[in-house]
Amino acid sequence: MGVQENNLRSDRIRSERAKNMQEKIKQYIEEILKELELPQVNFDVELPKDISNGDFSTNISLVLSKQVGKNPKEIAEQVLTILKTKNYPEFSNIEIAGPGFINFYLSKEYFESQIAQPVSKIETQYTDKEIIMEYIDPNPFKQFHIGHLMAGTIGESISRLYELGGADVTRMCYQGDIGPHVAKCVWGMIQHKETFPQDQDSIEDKIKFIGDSYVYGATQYKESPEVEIEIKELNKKLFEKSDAELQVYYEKGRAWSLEGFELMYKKIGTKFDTYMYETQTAPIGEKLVRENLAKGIFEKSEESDAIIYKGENEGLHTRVFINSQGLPTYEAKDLGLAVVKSEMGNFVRSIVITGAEQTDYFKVMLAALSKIKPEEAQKTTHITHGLMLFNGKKMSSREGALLADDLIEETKQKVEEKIVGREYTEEEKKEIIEVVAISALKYSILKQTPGKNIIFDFEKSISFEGDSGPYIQYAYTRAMSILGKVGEVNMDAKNNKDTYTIEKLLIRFESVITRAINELAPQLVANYLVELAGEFNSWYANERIIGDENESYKLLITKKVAEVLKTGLSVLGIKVTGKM
RNA sequence: GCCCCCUUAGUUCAAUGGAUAGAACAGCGGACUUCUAAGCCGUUGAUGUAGGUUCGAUUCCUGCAGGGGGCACCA
Repeated sequence: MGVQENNLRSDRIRSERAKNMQEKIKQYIEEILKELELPQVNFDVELPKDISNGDFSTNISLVLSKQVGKNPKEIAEQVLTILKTKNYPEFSNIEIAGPGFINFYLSKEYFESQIAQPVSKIETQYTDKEIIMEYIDPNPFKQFHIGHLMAGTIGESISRLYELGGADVTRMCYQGDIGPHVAKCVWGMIQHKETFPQDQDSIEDKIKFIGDSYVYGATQYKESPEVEIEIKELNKKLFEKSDAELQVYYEKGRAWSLEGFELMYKKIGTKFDTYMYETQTAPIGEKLVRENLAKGIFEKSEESDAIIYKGENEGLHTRVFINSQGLPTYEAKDLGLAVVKSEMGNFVRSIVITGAEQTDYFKVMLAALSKIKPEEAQKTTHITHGLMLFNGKKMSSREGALLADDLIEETKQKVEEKIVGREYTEEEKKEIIEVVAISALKYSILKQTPGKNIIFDFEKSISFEGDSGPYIQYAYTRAMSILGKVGEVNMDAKNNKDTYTIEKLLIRFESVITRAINELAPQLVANYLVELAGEFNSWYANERIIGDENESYKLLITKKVAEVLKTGLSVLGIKVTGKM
């Protein structure tokens, strides 16, 4: 019998979830407009930024005021009078505030029922839909730098957002294992023959060798015209696989690079479902471009034998798709990739994350794609991570950009210094350092709007206090510590005090997630979590939980806080730890 | 030269066209014999500039200034 009652109750509650509450309020208002014979207009029911302005708020009277020619407060009074006569049970209060907003305050019973609900998957427009995410895209033969770390962090987070929203996400890593950058590195490897690593050497040594070879090759390519010619020839040979000795260097370098990348993915907590290489997409893309040359989508360059796409007609610029040597460029390969993706599944959205410097390039590629495969272009969204600036300037891997590994190690060291003297076992210590360091790094990337540059300064960017990943982890740890001191939490506990502010924040989790998915905006989750953690820390400092007369309800809140923080952090790709 | 992005407190970042522009760090001042001080409380301090649209602009539009990125065979 109890079970049945619970089912009934949870059904009723589910239909009253926050997003539906917004629609419900909208309906109520629309009905009242009819009763008052006021015109139907577009108005919003929103979650006020400032929680003291109610749980929901509508701007109906402000929107209506000019049309009707009345003071907004007067209209609000009219609407409010009728609202009050209806005696809706879900609100404890409805009032007019500010310039004429009507603010709705939910009842204590509503909060009680919501707080007792477990955090679970969230119904969204992407539930049961397939989505493909492409991110990081590191090039074998080049080093894994901070830009890759940013792409990985954002890509993993958006993937997890979609997954929480019920989607089936395919994570793809697309790697440039052919092209001039490879030739530069292989050329460098040959110059450094004498220090060539042996098979039994460590992967770290091998990666370092590759990195050094690339930097050397790229520098020489830029500085010496003779080297430039050599490397271009080498590139063609690699593409045609016409030189057996070169292939040996190539295969070793490629394998070492990829092995190194796998270690890195593990460190930063991402894992790909599928890998694609430029050697695979190149022939497909090349064919596509040549086929569409006849149709007039592409054209022959007037200056060389290259095949180009003229973007000027669409306000873009010209890009070379097949170079004068007859080899497909990145542009053609990306077209090939789009075709490959479309054949991999029934994706409703395809998202690609790259550095912001590729914004204009991507527009041209998508313009070409929209003429060849309009439906694929339509589904594709390009999002960028900003550039990581050092001293206000972009740094390329040629000039030796900061490597992701160095940054991670430096951050770990910082954490270790911070916990000196605390009593942890070696195992705990290791886990805490790892989890806290990655959290600090990821949070500093995710709290910002993606696409904006990050001015990188270790002291300023990576924080362990205040608006930081560890701050949120710490709040979780405290909550868990309390829960660990008591037995079962009574899920039917009732609140014998006024509704707490933290409850108002807690019930917003779903709408934050929904909005973050729709706007591809993990920073909304980050901002929400730090606010929730802050509210919890404050509540914790000012209220006794265990031993309080309202203990059982406070424990229920604490449990919910822990769940929301854990789920929210997992969306950011941040782990929690029991102790810190 | 052309195109795109950015400009919010001393600093690093927030703010679905909405209410008193919100945090953090730094600064200044506190509390604490109590569930983890990576914590809590108080306080100083900001929308580059000139216009426009709007009941309402940090948000949209235009000009200007400053910064960043891109612009043919790199990715």
